Amino acid sequence: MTESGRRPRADARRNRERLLTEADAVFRAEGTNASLESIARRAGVAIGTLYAHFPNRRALLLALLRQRNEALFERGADLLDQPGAAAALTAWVHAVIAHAAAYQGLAAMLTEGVDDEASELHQSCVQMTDIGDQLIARARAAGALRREATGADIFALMNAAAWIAEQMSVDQAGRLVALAMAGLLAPSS
Amino acid sequence: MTESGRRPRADARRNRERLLTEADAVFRAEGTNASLESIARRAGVAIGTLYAHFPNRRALLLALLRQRNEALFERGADLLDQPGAAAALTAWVHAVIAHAAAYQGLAAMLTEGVDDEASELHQSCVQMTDIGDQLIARARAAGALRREATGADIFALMNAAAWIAEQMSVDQAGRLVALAMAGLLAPSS
DNA sequence: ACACAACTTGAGGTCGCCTCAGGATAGAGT
DNA sequence: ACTCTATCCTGAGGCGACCTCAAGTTGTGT
Repeated sequence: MTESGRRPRADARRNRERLLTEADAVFRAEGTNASLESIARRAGVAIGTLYAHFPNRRALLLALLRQRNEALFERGADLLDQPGAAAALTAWVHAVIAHAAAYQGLAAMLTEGVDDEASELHQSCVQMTDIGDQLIARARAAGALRREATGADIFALMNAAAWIAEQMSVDQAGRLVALAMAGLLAPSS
Repeated sequence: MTESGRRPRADARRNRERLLTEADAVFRAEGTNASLESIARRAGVAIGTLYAHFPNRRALLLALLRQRNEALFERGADLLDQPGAAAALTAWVHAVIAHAAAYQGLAAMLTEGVDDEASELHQSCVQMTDIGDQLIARARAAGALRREATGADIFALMNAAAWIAEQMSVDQAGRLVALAMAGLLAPSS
């Protein structure tokens, strides 16, 4: 681990990569509660090595999410520049849902550690809420909103939809989102 | 155990009661993933006895829910007889959410075994969907619906809201429901 | 080639799940 | 009151997962 200062040793970097690769595969296949020991085994590494790189399951998950999150936030920034305030808002919701449906149990895992203000995860959520707020403000300015709503509402909707997608079906999640967005967006425009 | 035929032995009935009482307390305090061994311990009973009465965690949970479910279905029947189709639908959604928010993790546990067509749990879900269907049909007949929706949609909304209530807050869940119901119900009436 | 920091290893402690052979006893029958 | 047996309870023990850490191995700068 070491961290700041020198470059990590080559074997350490390789192991880290390998662990992330296998973790992604296993989490996709079995959900976020999959056995960490099986991940280590598949990566051809002892369990202690996994823990040396990632102190806990959340840390492993977080490392997997970091890149994806960056891509997501870029998407959010793009949407803020696009015309069509209502469409942009809808697109944002769908983008986040797709993001959160990667692994079975991700939604639960994510919302668990959000209270910890210091965590990187918390930052991500704040950022998502912010983007939601901005998109809403823009939609409101365009007269496209039927009722009051906040970024937190949008964030909740996205979480709920991701959860439904996991538990029931993606189709059912889509219907839920359609229902909620119908409640939010004005009929015209 | 045993089942049909004779009456269970008095000590068996006492243990069963005690187990249910403690299970309720522990599940409320720690969520549905609490240790079954701790429940047995608190009930003053060996772990084997717990498993003799309830073959698995789900069975224990189900026994806890049975009474509550009956009350819920009665409520649904009542609502079908009441005037105010739209209000009845909304009341139903809120009743189910309160029901599903009893223990942390209940929503997840419930939606896990729904596919098993033979399970009592599946029956409950079918029943809930049915009630939703009927309430919707009535609301549609009253011209109170803005868009198409099914009992399954209502069921999904309730699940999602229960989930949000667990993960975020009851208040946030309420806002989600309001959003979705606004999309479903017509402005007037 | 050497030395040392960086990294890896895997046995082992802890805990929860679940089973099942054997022991205990409630309560019916006499 | 006393059997006797179906019913019920017990808890050790196997399993798998989590996580730690003392000891061993290896990459890398000099």
